[in-house]
Amino acid sequence: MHVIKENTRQTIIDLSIKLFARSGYANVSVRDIANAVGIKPASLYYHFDNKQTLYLASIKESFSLKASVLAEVLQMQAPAEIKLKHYIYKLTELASEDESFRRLLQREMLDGDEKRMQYLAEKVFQEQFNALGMLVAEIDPDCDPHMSAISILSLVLYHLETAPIRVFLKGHKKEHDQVDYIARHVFKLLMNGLLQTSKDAL
Amino acid sequence: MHVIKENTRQTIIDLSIKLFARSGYANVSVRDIANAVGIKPASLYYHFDNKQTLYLASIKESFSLKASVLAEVLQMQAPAEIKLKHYIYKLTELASEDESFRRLLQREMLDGDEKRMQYLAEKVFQEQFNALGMLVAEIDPDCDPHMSAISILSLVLYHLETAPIRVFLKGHKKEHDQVDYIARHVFKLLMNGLLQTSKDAL
DNA sequence: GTCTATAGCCGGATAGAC
DNA sequence: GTCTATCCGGCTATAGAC
Repeated sequence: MHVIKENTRQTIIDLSIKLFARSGYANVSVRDIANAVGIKPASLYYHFDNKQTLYLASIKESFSLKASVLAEVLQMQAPAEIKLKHYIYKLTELASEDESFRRLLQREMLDGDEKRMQYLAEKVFQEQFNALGMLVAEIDPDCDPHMSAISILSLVLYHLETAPIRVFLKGHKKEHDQVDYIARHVFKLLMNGLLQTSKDAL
Repeated sequence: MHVIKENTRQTIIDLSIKLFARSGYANVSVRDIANAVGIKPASLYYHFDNKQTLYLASIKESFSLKASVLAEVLQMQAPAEIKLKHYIYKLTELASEDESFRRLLQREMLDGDEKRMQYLAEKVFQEQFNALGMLVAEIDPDCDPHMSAISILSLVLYHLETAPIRVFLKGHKKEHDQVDYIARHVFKLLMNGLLQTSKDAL
């Protein structure tokens, strides 16, 4: 096996994801990353041209993995409502267990330049987003698929994003941060609205 | 009138809000702010002890204004569904017209420390959040008010937060960024879920 | 591939004159 | 209140030895 030293590159990326997610691009120095990896800053420049390049490699790595998992769920053969339920659950699970992914995404929404946004939209999220839009259109043919798809993402992701402040807001319970509870709430809301009438649909 | 020079302080805060919102704490230097105001960096230290203090003054100013306007809407005398509709519209309007407020809030969710989160929760958002929870409980007595309140906020705010990437995603239309369209979509979703049946409940 | 050493810049903050 | 001048620390990035 000749793969003993070339995975330094992967180690750098993995730790960069963690650090950039935690503190943001400007608050992570090349020194910080080098320290985490256990090498000197100068050595890092052997693997990456500069800090920007390393950052780009990090977000691509982090986002691509999630996007492909979610796109898979949407290719499943099943009735639309069941597929939606699965998608919501999987999205909640992925976003919940990978805080770095979530935070990098939040940071990109804030500070990503237009070129990067376009890249992410077209090369990373497009496929999944289209499939999600088609799924909701199957459930309600008259809806606006773009708006509805965003609504689904918002319900799941915003719950997780607001966790740091929610713990101080009235009515907070431990369950509010659990995957099952969030996914169930979102699915129910999407099916029935606030009116908690009818079917508990599995 | 003796208020000619002491509003330098207010000018500093106003421009800081704009700059911190645009670029984030770490990416705005004291020099940048001083330049914007039209004074030298050293003069800024006459008005504020340090950069942190100035930042805190900025977010308090930005957040308090919005919170009080929204709390007002919730004190209105009207049927629950009408109040909810008004709240959603007002929230969408405020968040839409004040990008700085929105971005500062996003940044705080990412990088606010626990002490600041607690302060914001208790001193700035609590009142409004409680009232919103009580309102949804009026509409559905069996719901979880905390979760439902967050869901409402998420539907409105996430639409706006994702604007930079949505423009590159399939199905995007100009209307998707207009206050009326967003508020209407959110209200309908909350009332009926994805199923676009019954009442258009103006 | 990783090191030491260092260049060169930009940041927050202070001292003291006006 | 605002200025000029300056300190000093941290930052990205490079040069060149091993």
